[in-house]
Amino acid sequence: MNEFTSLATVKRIADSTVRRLSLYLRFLEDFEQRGLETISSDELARRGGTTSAQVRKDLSFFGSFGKRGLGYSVPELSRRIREIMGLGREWRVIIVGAGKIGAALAQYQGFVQRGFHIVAVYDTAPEKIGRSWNSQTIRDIRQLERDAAQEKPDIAVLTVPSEAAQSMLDRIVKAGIKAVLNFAPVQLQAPADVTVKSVNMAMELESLSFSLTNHG
Amino acid sequence: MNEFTSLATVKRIADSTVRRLSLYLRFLEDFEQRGLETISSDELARRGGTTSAQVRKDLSFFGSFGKRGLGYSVPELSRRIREIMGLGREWRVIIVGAGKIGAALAQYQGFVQRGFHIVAVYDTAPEKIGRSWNSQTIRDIRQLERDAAQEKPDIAVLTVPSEAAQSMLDRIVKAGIKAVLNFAPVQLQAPADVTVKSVNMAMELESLSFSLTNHG
DNA sequence: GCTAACTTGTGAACGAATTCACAAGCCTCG
DNA sequence: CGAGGCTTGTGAATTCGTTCACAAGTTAGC
Repeated sequence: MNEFTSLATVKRIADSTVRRLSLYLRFLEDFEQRGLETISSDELARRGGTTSAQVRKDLSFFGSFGKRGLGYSVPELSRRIREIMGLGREWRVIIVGAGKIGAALAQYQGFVQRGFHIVAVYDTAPEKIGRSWNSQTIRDIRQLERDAAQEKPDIAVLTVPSEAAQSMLDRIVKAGIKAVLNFAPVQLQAPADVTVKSVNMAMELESLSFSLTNHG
Repeated sequence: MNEFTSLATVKRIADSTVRRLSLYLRFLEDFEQRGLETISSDELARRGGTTSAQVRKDLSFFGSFGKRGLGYSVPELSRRIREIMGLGREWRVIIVGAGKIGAALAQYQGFVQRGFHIVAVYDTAPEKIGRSWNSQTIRDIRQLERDAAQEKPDIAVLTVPSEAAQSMLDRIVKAGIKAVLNFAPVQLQAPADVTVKSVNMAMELESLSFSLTNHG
């Protein structure tokens, strides 16, 4: 495998690897801002709570970006990871469900900084529709399909109540969106070509309960 | 391994197993409400997007709760999992950081239903301190140590900006809290006897970006 | 009470992810 | 320019988690 290896030729990458890349990128951007030139796999590992072998293995799936004896060039590695992760472009994000969590997300600056632009917010409640919300007007969910055909959003963030989550996901899928971030504490079913990631706070809290109970 | 096996004697349980238990419990409670008596590992698996062997293996780490030829008693399995997960009691939760996410969490009813009671909310901003917030008055963060000594919270939910997260975690640890749910998009360092779970939305979005870019 | 149909519980086999360990390459200094 | 000190990249070994496959137990029907 060399630096020209294209991803299409590469076997399935583990989710854990992708998540760590995202983590490394955050450190690299931090180092970049502080003007550091190079970084070793060992330093990256220390920051990320992993091992240097793990860091090198993770990167090796995509090419070889370092210099033996020296380490990695901070700006270059940073650029390469952004490229691998598809962060070189802007992603069009819609938020479905204008509740508390939706509100918190819509106002979160971290998204825009990373190239995730919120292009629309939807809800079903008549009293919410039309209200302005952090430079977005809340739209009627009935517009979803029509809007999607035109505006071609890439990612949907699903922040509706559990009961509504599956049926709303079905609509999102039908509208042609291939990536969904779900905040409802339910297990969702979607076709194989649609990626669904879930953030389940209840599950995290219960994991904490488990570890407290069993001497974590 | 029999039904009296205590957890202390059991080897380390995989995080993935614990998370699935939490998932199974949700289905069981659903079945319980609908008055179903028994459930098979196969049905549980179908709901959870896994296999029946996985379900049985997960449960087998803690004992044997089913009846061959019949399946599991819904109320019993439900009770056993709650017991395993430590959900038989109430957990005292504090929220550190009264921003948008903190607000969304404080008002989220799902927590209370599962026995996670918010006993205090803290912030540093003078204009927020003293304000009332969903039956809680926002307290000065300087009270944290004193309050913790008295009120003995079990879990801290950390919803402060990234820059402040590590130093706030250090205070939480010093205050004797052994479980933390972190929402800041940074990797935190904590002693081994403190469990830290992180919810990192930026990372999830970047995983979606990766899968969209690489034909997920 | 015997047979047929089911479903659990669990060792064994398998597969995936992590860690080890070291050859190969790079830099510095004398 | 050669030696010494670093650090990468990667097969091999290991560890960890999942899936297989089947004996053993349960129920229902006849």
